[in-house]
Amino acid sequence: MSEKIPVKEGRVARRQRRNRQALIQAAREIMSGRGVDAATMLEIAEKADVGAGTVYSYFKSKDELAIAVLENLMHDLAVRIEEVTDTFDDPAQVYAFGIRTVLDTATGDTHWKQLLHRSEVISDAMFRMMGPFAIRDLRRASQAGRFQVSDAELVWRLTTHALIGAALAITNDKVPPGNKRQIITQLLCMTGIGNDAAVELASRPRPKISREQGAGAVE
Amino acid sequence: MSEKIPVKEGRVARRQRRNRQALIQAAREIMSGRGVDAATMLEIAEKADVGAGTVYSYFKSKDELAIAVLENLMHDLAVRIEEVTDTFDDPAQVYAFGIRTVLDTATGDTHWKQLLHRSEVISDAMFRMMGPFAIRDLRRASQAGRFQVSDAELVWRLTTHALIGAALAITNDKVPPGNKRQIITQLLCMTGIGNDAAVELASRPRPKISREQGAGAVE
DNA sequence: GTTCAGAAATGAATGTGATTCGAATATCAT
DNA sequence: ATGATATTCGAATCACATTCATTTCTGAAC
Repeated sequence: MSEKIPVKEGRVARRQRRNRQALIQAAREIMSGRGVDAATMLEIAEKADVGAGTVYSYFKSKDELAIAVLENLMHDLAVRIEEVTDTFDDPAQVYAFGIRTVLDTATGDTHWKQLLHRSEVISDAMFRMMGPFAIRDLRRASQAGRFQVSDAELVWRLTTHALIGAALAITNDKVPPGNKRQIITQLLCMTGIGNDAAVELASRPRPKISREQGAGAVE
Repeated sequence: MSEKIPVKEGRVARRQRRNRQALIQAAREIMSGRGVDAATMLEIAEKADVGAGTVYSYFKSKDELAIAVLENLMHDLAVRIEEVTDTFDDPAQVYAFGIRTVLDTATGDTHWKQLLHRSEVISDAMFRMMGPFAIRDLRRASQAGRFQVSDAELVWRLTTHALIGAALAITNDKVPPGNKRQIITQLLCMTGIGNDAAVELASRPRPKISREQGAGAVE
């Protein structure tokens, strides 16, 4: 009948929270610095100041740890975008700004470049962590009559993959960075806004977002 | 001054051709059966009937071998699509049929499912091996006034990533297979054809392509 | 047909690093 | 303070990808 409900957070819970954060932080630094493959679990454990085996009581595998790192990164970016866009009037512009900022960040930030090689994983993390914002924006813009999106989830899904693919192509010099505006225009076309409006939307001036802070908390 | 120009293909050249093909074939079967990671180089070497070290005189690494397998797969599919589409009248339909067939194949064929996890690699292989066809189709349809594509390469690049991402999502039950038509419609929107025309194009009946033959030659 | 230099193939040995697991330690209710 | 339980530790394991010293094959020259 009576469940144990800890009245207060004990040392164990506190240490576990600290360890999990420290591991994500350490992994984020090492993985984004030298790439996921080149980061060894031992190195990460040492940097987080835990034993090598302990990592595995927090994350089932290296892959799972990498996913946690990506989620962390995506969450940060979504929040930083959100800080800026809630002043925009045009809901279509909110979405357009979001995807353009992701593209700029992914191609401009050294930390991101290292991670693009796991594109299916990073796209999925983006879908999940930024989706709540992006899908909301797509719907809002549709309700305002700016977009015509019948399945916002699907459009966002396709967009994440195309976006990460484009970022990867730019990073590998397969596509010149000058094509970024064109890329955003094409992706905006998927919202049914029409080509001319997409061109206009993609060329509006953009404010800066705040600087990256390192690994923040992700609940 | 005088280069050695072998008048006739000697045993060495013949064996090398045979080994390369056998390796790709063996790798294709094992990798697409159990996934790239689960396939060991020793297993592949044995199946191809060469020594473990010999693989490395044909492919610098396991990754390079995997890429060769993907290229092989993509080339096959491109050719099989080509067989059917050269009877179509509407150039826009040729393109639409192509991307729909890729989506169906990638989600329907067990061999493909295993490979989707390397999506950045498979998208790139698709870009290179099917690009010559797809980009040509995009341009033809644009010249015929059906599409309005200013940068066919870019549209194809974005489409490959979105397509593979969508296939992966369907395979992992994140998107229901019934959404395939919607996916194709959205991707067609990137050609500037307009939403209504895209819907119509995506819903035309499609002929069957020929059956997969196993690993064919790729020059 | 024999010989020989170089090319190609071989597979046992190496090295790396993810993961496991039994021992050691810390926690906390009593 | 004590013992049952949960957590951490890190040395040992293990699975491969890759290397390289050795052997085998090839084909031109005689």
